Amino acid sequence: MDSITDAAERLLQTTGSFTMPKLAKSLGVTASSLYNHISGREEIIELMRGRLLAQFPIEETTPGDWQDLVLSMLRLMRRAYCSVPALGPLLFTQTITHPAVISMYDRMATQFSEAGFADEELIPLISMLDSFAFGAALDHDAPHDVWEFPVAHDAEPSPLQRAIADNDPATRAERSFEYGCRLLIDGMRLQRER
Amino acid sequence: MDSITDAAERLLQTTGSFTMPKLAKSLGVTASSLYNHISGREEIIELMRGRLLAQFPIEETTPGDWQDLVLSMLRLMRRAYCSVPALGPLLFTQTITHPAVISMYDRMATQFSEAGFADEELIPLISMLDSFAFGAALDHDAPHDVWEFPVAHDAEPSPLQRAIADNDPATRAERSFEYGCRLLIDGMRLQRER
DNA sequence: ACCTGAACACCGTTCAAGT
DNA sequence: ACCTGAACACCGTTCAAGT
Repeated sequence: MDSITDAAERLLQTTGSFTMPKLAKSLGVTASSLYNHISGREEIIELMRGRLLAQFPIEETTPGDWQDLVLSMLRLMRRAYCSVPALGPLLFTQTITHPAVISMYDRMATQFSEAGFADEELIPLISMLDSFAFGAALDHDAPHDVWEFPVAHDAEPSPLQRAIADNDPATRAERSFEYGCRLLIDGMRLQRER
Repeated sequence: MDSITDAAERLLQTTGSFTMPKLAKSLGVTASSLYNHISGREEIIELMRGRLLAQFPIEETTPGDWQDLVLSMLRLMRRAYCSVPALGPLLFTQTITHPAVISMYDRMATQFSEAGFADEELIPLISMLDSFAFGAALDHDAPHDVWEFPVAHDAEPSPLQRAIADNDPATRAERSFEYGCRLLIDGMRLQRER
């Protein structure tokens, strides 16, 4: 059913997780009745992923602008990895055979090559971008408080403690990811100019 | 207790997961009896984290050289995450409370701050480095053939296909990681100069 | 066709009771 | 001091029974 996927997405967005009983309750129904419409929890996750990827087609980049391509690819990959947290590690440690995904990587490589990156850089470059997108995806599921300092009310706060105090936990992962994207693209630009 | 951490690590290495009942059973004891020695599941994970990082002492870095610190930190974090593959996702999704680990992050923040990075950049910066190190660690366990092209012997090979043909699978992850480190540090240098 | 309620096999954790 | 066994509040999933 489509409304189940809706409810699951809503639940994930509000509470950060979803369980079958809670999902059923939000639909005014019993957990067991969900199984009349879907095969199980995993199918719901798959449905959400499908919806997510359909939402973000990869065609939206400026032709010839490799920096634009990197940014949208990183965002796309992160979203994909985010959508199925438990499946992420599996995707990441399995040979990619899906033609559409292959052609996505191929397109990146081609554009990098045309932009002037050396052939022997292509694989390190793409692997590296992939690693970052994947790490950032898991970072998205990190707890709000990444660091918890031992209580010590005598000493003055360290730079990290001050930064934590000023930090908005709700947007930390997102900002860190975007910051990282910019840094990587800057680094790539520098590298391209030898 | 120390033997609990041992058993948990052993369980993770063999089965890829650990639960309190199974952990207890592997020690010939009941799940509830574990709570005489540790406060709960999270503490066991924290103990494993501490042990993991103690195993990989921080390299001697040149004092004041933030670029040197970034490089050795990235290498340290990656090796730590690599050492027990199944542990990575657990560590990454739990609040860090271990004092030694906290102080490691604190040291990075302090040095970045002294190097001239803005306070509001510290958390994105550190999160981003962490994401990359973690992603690179999981990339290390990726299959030798990351991409598998559909067979098509008529068309000429794409840049990615040529790059794959010239690629040494045994060192791909390592080279990609080092390449990424350089790119990130370059990006950081550019960012520091506004 | 769709829902319910009970049941099953799991979790992590608590606590009174034993030794 | 340490362990046990029962209990609690959760999971995801199955299935006979109802409408």
